[in-house]
Amino acid sequence: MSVPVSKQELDSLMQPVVDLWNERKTREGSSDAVFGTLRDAILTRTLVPGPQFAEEDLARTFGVSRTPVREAILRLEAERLIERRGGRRLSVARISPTEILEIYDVRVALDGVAAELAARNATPPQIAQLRWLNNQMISFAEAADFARVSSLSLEFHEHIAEAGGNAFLLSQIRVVHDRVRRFERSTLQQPGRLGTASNEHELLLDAIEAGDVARAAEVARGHMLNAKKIRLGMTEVPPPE
Amino acid sequence: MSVPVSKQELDSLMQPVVDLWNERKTREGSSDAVFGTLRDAILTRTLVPGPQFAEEDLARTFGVSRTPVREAILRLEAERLIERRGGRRLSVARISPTEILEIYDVRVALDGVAAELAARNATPPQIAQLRWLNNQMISFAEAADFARVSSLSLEFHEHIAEAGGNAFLLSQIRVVHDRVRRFERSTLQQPGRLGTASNEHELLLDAIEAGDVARAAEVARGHMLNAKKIRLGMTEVPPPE
DNA sequence: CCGCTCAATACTGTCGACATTGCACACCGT
DNA sequence: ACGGTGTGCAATGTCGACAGTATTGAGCGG
Repeated sequence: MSVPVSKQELDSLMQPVVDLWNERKTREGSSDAVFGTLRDAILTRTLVPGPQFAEEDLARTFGVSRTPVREAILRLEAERLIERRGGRRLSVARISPTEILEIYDVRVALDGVAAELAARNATPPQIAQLRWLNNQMISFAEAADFARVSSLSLEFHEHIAEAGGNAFLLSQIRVVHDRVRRFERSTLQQPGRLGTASNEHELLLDAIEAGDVARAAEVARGHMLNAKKIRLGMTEVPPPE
Repeated sequence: MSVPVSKQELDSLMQPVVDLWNERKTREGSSDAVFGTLRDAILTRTLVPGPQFAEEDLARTFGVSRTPVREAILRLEAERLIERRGGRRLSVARISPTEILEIYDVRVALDGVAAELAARNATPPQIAQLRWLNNQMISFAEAADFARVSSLSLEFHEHIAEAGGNAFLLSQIRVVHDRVRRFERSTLQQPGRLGTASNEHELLLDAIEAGDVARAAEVARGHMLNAKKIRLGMTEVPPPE
């Protein structure tokens, strides 16, 4: 499972990635296109942590030389989306169950201030858009489209940070979200969680709209702590090594 | 001031960087050595945001081909330590006064949870080490060695995160600190600030030692908010564009 | 049958070269 | 004298090649 795979196996694993690639390579330079393709593939879990590969494999897959592939990998390594095992073999970075839980604490902190700032600075149109986003989430939830629900949920929180007006905070939240994308989705599928989540979102928006800084922070933190609790109760193991 | 510089000017600007380079190039590969050298140079403000340069300039400076330089730059761009202006010219990334203030809000959040976790999980030896670090800080302060004081202060906060036991949180704090290194130092030089800061550190350690989660969080947040206030009162502008 | 050594192999890190792209400056027309 | 246009140059993005080095597997010895 965690051993190197044959060339044929690798090719079939890469097929969906090649599809993403074909849409990109026309408009972007090779290096950026490879980077973007792999990044998307990893974040959408088209590419998972199991298989190991070499630079040359990717170069052949994409039909480019090793140079742009190397550059893409370097950037992905910097984002901790790809890692080297044993110094030489490349693989999609693994996320440990421990790290998943750890991330929630960071989100508690970050979303907490984001909510505070939003309560201070959000404008009515921004709040309206946030309500709209939350409703969208509910709609997709009814359609059982959890991928989109999860994505909208992250977007919701990013918009709160944006309404707070702190660009650096927003960028940090984005970084964290890009790790979250790789495992969340399952949390929201827990029975009842989604209803609770959108209620909590409503409460948060009310607090923000009222300009109640303390309550906004409290609700935001509580919201994320609840998500963590759900996750704690789940036995699901993350994608294999 | 913000225009490209001549080759001679650039050479003299790079001289201290070359010194850093000579210590590294023996033990590391070219790419890593260039990366590390530039990174150190930027974080220690040996290299500042003003001058603009091209890949080839750096390659000539270090006596390597453009390939390792490109790779180093790519990684530095990912860390937002280097930026491209007008798409083509490279330069050390600038930090805006706005961003400096924004960063404090993120630190309030991050150090807040870090303190909470430390209050829960810190072991006596860890607390002892924290006290030692704080005393070191005071010593260097008396010697007016503000560079070291600033560095120790960051280390102090990183150790608190470490004592909290959340590795992901620690890594995020480190990322933020690597931005802070580029401007802090001046805050602690404000008259009286240092005394207050070390007192606040003591209070924080007391709360952690007592396992008082709420108070630890409160003190930590207050500590960082005070630092922000000092910064707000300062008129100093960051290094020129 | 297992472990060790050594050789063949596969992969990486670095280089110089080339095509392409964007920029600056001079030239031309008004 | 000024704006637009075109040409030349400089810098980037990409490539294939090569040398150095870890890895794998075969053959040998215990």
